[in-house]
Amino acid sequence: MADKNHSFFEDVYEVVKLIPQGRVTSYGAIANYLGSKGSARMVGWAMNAAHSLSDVPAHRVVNRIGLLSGRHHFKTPTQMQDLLEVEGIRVENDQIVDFQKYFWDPSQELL
DNA sequence: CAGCTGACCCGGG
DNA sequence: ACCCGGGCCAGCT
Repeated sequence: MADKNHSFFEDVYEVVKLIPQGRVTSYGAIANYLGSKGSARMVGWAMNAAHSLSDVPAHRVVNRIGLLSGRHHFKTPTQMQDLLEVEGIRVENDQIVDFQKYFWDPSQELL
């Protein structure tokens, strides 16, 4: 990770790729894991750039309260919700049901 | 070239 | 308990 060949964006992608199916995490959790706690916004920006990469499941990244804040950036506004529901995660009114239950913290579970 | 914005988060009043 | 302001940093106007 200290490798300069890997940019902050690349590191974000690596973490997002490791999110298990049927689990979700938050922008802040990723930023915190990478050591840039205050750079949660950049994680969002990274997702925007990652949108072209099929390897990066951006739909598994939501904000700290489990709200689908980035749904408008997908091809269709319902794409993000659909993908999550396919993985067994219920979404009501752009809010993940039982968010804590599905939350996956990289610094906690990824060691 | 300078300033604003944003798929955010935390702490203070 | 709610509301507000500051910080973060790349990209765009």
